[in-house]
Amino acid sequence: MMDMMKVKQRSDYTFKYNAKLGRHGWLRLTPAYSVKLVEEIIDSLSEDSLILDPFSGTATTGLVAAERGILAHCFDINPFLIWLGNAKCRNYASSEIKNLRISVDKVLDECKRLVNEDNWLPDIHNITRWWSAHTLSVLGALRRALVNQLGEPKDNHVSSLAWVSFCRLVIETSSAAFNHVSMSFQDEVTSFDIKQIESLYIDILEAVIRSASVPLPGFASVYSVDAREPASIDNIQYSHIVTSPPYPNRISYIRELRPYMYWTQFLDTAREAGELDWKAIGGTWGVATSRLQNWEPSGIALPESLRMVVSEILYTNEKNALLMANYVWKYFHDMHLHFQNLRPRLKKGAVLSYIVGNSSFYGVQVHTEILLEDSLRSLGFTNIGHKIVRKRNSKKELFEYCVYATWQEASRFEPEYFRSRDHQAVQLQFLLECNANLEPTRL
DNA sequence: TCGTCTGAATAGGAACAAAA
DNA sequence: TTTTGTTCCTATTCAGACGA
Repeated sequence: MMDMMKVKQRSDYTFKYNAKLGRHGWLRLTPAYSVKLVEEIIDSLSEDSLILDPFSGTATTGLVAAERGILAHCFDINPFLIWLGNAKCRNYASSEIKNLRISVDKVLDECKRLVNEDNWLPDIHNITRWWSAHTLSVLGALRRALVNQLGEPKDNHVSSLAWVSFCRLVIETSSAAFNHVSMSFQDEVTSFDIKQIESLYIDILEAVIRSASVPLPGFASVYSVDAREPASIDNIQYSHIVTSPPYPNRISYIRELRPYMYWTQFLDTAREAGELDWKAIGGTWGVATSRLQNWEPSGIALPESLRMVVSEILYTNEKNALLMANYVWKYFHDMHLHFQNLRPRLKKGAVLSYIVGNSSFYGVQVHTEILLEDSLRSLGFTNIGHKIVRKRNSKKELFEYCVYATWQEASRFEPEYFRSRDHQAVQLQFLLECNANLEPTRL
């Protein structure tokens, strides 16, 4: 057993390292995993590998594969991330980049004319906390000019570079402080005038164009697929899965993506944000939390170890114990469903690498790496194990792991498991005991 | 009153800097 | 060189606001 005390934090294994790496640094998404780690995994693969990343996010895996001349397919359910991922992984011809640069000059001319008009602004809650009224009028004009000259953001188009740059501009001119996880606001909102915004936008665009001009020898593409979805009969089979799924913690992807998504109109209302997060594994934003209260699992068989940890959380008797127990239960239920339906997409001998983090609720440790291994084992995977990647920058028991496994063939292995409805009985009993003001007894 | 939604307050380290 | 102080960085938690 590795001495956990000796495992260090590694900033080169976090998103921080990615910021300086060309296309990888275009937009920040805190939970993005390290380019370096993906490079280490992918560099050991042969060129005829076919990689799948079922949880694409900002398409780190796809882009590293494309940079290494390897073919990769990526899945995601978030339309903004699908668009962004495809923009990051596309090759751009120098002629179309030249034309785009000319179009952007026209955009900036038109922006000057539109700045005093009543332009559309996104319906972001408390928008003046994000941007001053003046900054908003310029951003609104720039957005409208971009739509007029280049059209709305769309897949596989050179104008994506102008829109990615606009997203960067939106964040850089905002008073949101992304220097800690929960994204707070500075006390004073800085106001930018049209000249400042113009020159900032050009600086960002030039940097984006520079990195987009570097050709990619490989090919990667992001598709709109739910990682839990069953594969269809004629689906492609992959030799490697390299991915980082959501972690079982209470962080929402939507939180940090909101400003980008509202401005690019991938999102129009707060309700939609909650709906989208409910679809995501581990979603917690808005309505997703409320739905979790009444969530009921499908009847799939789950590892016995999951019942243990869910029960432990439930029996802490904390105010939100039921919610947290359901949260953990649904997370691993969904990941199990993902592994189950992943199998037909795998070539014989396919190797899985999953970068995940553990978590804790009310002091109950949730050993993600062990729970996922149990799922994989019960589904007939072999060569299962994990290694520690780094110490995370929060509670002392939180680490990042690489869980690995191999798919040989369907085995007749019958694991010890529980059917979800058994747990419902446990939950029901717990509720009855709470209502009766009785001390719940441990099973 | 209850269901939703938002974002400030936190904890827990680690890295870095200054002082002894 | 060692100790002490400061700043920074997070894949969490929860109180308060709002509206039906």
